[in-house]
Amino acid sequence: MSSHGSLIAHLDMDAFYASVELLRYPELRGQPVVIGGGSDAAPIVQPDGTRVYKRLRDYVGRGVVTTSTYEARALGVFSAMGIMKAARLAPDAVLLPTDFTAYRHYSGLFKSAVATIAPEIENRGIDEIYIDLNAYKDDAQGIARRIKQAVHEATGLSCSIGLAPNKLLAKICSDLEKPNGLTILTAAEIPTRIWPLSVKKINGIGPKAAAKLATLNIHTIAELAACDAGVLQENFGRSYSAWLMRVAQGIDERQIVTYSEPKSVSRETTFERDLHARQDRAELSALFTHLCERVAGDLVRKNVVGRTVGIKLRYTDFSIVTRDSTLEWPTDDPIAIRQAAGECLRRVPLDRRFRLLGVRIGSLSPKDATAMRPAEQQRLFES
DNA sequence: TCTGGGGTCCTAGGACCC
DNA sequence: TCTGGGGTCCTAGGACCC
Repeated sequence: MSSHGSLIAHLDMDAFYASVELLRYPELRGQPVVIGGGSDAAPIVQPDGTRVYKRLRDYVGRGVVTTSTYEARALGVFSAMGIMKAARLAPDAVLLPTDFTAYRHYSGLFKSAVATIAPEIENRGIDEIYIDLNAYKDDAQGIARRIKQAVHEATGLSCSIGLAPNKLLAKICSDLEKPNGLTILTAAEIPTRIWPLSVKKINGIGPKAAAKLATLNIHTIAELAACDAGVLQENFGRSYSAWLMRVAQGIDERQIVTYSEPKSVSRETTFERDLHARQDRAELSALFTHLCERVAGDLVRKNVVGRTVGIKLRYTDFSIVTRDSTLEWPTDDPIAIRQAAGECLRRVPLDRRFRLLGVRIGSLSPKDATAMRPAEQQRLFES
C-alpha cells in the first residue's frame, strides 16, 4: 500500500503575489488588495513622494484577478475572477499590477531556504513545492517547523505546509489550515479528515469532473470512496475511474521529481478589443511577429531549440482552435518560427473575430546537441 | 459591466512502416 | 484479391494546474 510508508511535505506560500507586494507597500497591510491587470494598475507616485493607488473601481479592461489578500477574499474576490466583476464586489480594494520579476526573485529565495534544510525538492510552479522528507522521519514535524522558520527569515513571508504519506494527501493538507498552517496527517486519519472533504480538493479533479460527479450525487471524497466501480467506469472510462478509486482511498505512488526538462514554450495575448484577420491585418501582423520573437527569445534564453510550431486562437465566443506543424529541423530563429506559424494561421477559419492569439513551440531539444543535424548525428552514432 | 498567461498530460484518429 | 497486427509520429482538442 502506498498511503503509508513514505513521508512527503507540500509547501504552499500564503497569497504569494499579494504578500510580496505587501513587502514593498507595507502601508497596505490589512487592506483588501488585488493583484492583476497590466502596468496601468501601478500606483502613481506624487511629487511629495506619497503614492496614490489604483482602486478596482478605476479599472477598465479584460484582466482577471491573479491573487488577492485574505481581506479581499473575505469580500468574495478570488483568483481567476474578472477584475470588472471583482470591482462590483470590492470597488475600494487596491489594484496592483503583476510583477513576475519580483515574484521569481522571492520564489528563488524561499526555495533556496528550503533546500538548505531538505534538498529533495519538486517544483510545482512559482509558489509551491513538494519536499521528500523520508530521510527525516524521526522528526518530520521538527523539520517542517524549521522549514517554515527558514522561509520566513529568508523572505519575510509565511507559508503553509502539509505533511502526509504521499503527494496527494500532502497537497490536500497544506490547504487545510491556511495561512501559516502546519497540518500533519497519518494514513489512519484518512476516513476522519480526508473523506468529509469535497472531491474538488483532490488535485486532478477539476470543474468538469466535479460537475459530472455531482450528477451522480457524489460530492465528498467519502461518497467517491463508497461509489460502485462499475458506475464510475461507465462515466469516466477505465483509466480515469481507476485513478478516482485510488485517490479516494488516499493512494498515490508518485515519487518526488527533482528535475525536468522544459517541453514547450509559448506566448499569447488577449487583445483589448476583438480583432478581425482582414480588417485589422496590419495590427495583427505586427502582434503576431512580436509573439514569435518573444518565443524565439525564450528558446535562446533556455538554450533549447524546438521542432513543432503551433498557434492558438480564441474566438469571441471563447471557443479555441489550435494548429501546429512540425519542421524538418529544430530552430530558435524568429523568422523561421514566424514563417511556420504563418502557415498554421492560414489553416484556421479567419472569417470570425477573435480575442486571443498565441504562438507555441514544442518538441524541444538542447541546442548544443543540434550543432549537427539529425542525419549527421545518426551517421556518427552508427560509425 | 464576462472570463489572463504559461504550462503538462492524455486521448484519439490517421499516416506510414515493418 | 484479402487477410493481420504492432509501433511510432503527427495533429487537434480538451482537462487540469499554478
